[in-house]
Amino acid sequence: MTSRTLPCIVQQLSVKMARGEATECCQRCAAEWAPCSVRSLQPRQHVFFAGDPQAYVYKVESGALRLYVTMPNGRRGVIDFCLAGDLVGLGTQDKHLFNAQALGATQLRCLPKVAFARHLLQNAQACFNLYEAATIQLNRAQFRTLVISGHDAEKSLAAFILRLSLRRQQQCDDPFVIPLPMSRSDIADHLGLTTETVCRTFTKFRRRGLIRLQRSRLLEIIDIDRLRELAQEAIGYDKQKRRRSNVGAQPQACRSRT
Amino acid sequence: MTSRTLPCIVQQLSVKMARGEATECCQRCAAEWAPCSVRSLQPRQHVFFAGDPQAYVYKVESGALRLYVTMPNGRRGVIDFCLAGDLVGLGTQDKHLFNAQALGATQLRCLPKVAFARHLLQNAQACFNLYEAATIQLNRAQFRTLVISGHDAEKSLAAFILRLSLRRQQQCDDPFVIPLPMSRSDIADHLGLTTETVCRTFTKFRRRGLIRLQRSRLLEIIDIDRLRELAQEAIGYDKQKRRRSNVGAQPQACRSRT
DNA sequence: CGAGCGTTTGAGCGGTCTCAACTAGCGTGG
DNA sequence: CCACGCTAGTTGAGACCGCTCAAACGCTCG
Repeated sequence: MTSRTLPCIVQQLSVKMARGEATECCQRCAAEWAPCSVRSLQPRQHVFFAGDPQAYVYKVESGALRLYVTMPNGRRGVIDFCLAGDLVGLGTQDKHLFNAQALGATQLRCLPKVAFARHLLQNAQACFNLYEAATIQLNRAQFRTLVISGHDAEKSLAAFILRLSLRRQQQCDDPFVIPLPMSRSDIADHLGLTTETVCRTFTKFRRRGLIRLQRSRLLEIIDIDRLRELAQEAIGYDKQKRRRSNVGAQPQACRSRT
Repeated sequence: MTSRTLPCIVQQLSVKMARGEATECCQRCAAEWAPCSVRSLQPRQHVFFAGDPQAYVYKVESGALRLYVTMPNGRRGVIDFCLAGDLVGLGTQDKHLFNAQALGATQLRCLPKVAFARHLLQNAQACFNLYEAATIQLNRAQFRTLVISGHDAEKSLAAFILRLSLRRQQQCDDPFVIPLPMSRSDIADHLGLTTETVCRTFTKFRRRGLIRLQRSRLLEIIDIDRLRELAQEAIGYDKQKRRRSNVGAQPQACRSRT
């Protein structure tokens, strides 16, 4: 399957940006997670709400979470989805800035933040790993703003599908058959679209033979190359990059005026 | 003007999310920055390009940078603007993922990444501070996706203006008179809009008496309350939170200006 | 089976983009 | 000094895409 490789751009980002690495970070310093408690959540049950004191750092063992806020105008914004292996609750702010809710039955490991921080301060390596994990998430978030700002339903959704696929690959699952733990409206609120538009775009992809859908929650990727083409127009990556190392004046982008 | 305080939402986020704190972090552990070299850039000169080896961590001393990528379709995406005090080049990836270009005459402090990392591994506190800085930036990026996903020019621009204003406040500058180091198209590419729409929206704000513009690069906020109303519809913040342990005190939220 | 919810599809509207023309500011050179 | 060119910024007229409103469909569970 020659072309059944994932898009190079996404892959490149993946190596550093995807949450898989955060997982890896944490496995490296698994000591923190050994003694922590486990919490089981029912579907739709909240882990915490925005404004709650941020007392724990969580790691998703199984299931999935959505991180979201609701706007004053009632619109909901889904910041991210957390799948198995993801960390939630990083940072040193004392209150959560968003809500976290289980999509299906979900299990979490919970580590008290105080112990977490104490451990970090005594262990520079662990702290460094976490710093790394945080910057990886940061890069992901920054690039997602680009995808969203594209304002193009097809590009956004293609990028979203590829991200899920990549995630599957990193977990050693089939990257071409993707269960969707989240609803259409979750996806819509995540991409800044509406449920209807997400639906229509899924349908477009299906009719064009890019994907197949079973029971609307099981996605199969048929033509990943064309998905890649779509997504690459959204996920930016600079072609000029190798032109020069560090110094000034630049062709079109950089007309210096002394 | 009675309520010349900044929007509480933005303010609350500010305390933790704005880059000012990253600055503060760095001042706390200023040791790293003492011996580092200084680099001066002309307007439009690039600090680095996407794909360049990530050899330094930078701190903006004066001036401003834009972080951007160009998409395969030619569209440009401005990930962020970096003003004085901001850190650039965090993370452990070996190559830069975006371009960094000076908006005007700009001075940077440059610290070799290797030394930086070594120092961090020997100093858990410094590392922890950096972890904090990274998660702050992460939160900012996450919430910006919400602003952008609103797809509403007025809301996005209002939120953008308020963010700049907040930044001014943190730097102890007048938060109601804001120089804009970036062009209209920079703003457009940052918010996922077009130059024309940004212009039109500025004009709308001006005609409604929300702002005043001088020479198009000097912005004055007239009616921050209405700007706040607009922005609050974009910057999500969950109302449910009040219901819980958060009630009452907004600790450091409201440093009102004199 | 029916209730309920999530999903899908359709018709019309509105905001933003596109394309285009025009203005303002500024440095250059005659 | 003004004319000129260049760029950034502004404003206008129509097209397009996603949103809104509405209805039908499909699955799941009692």
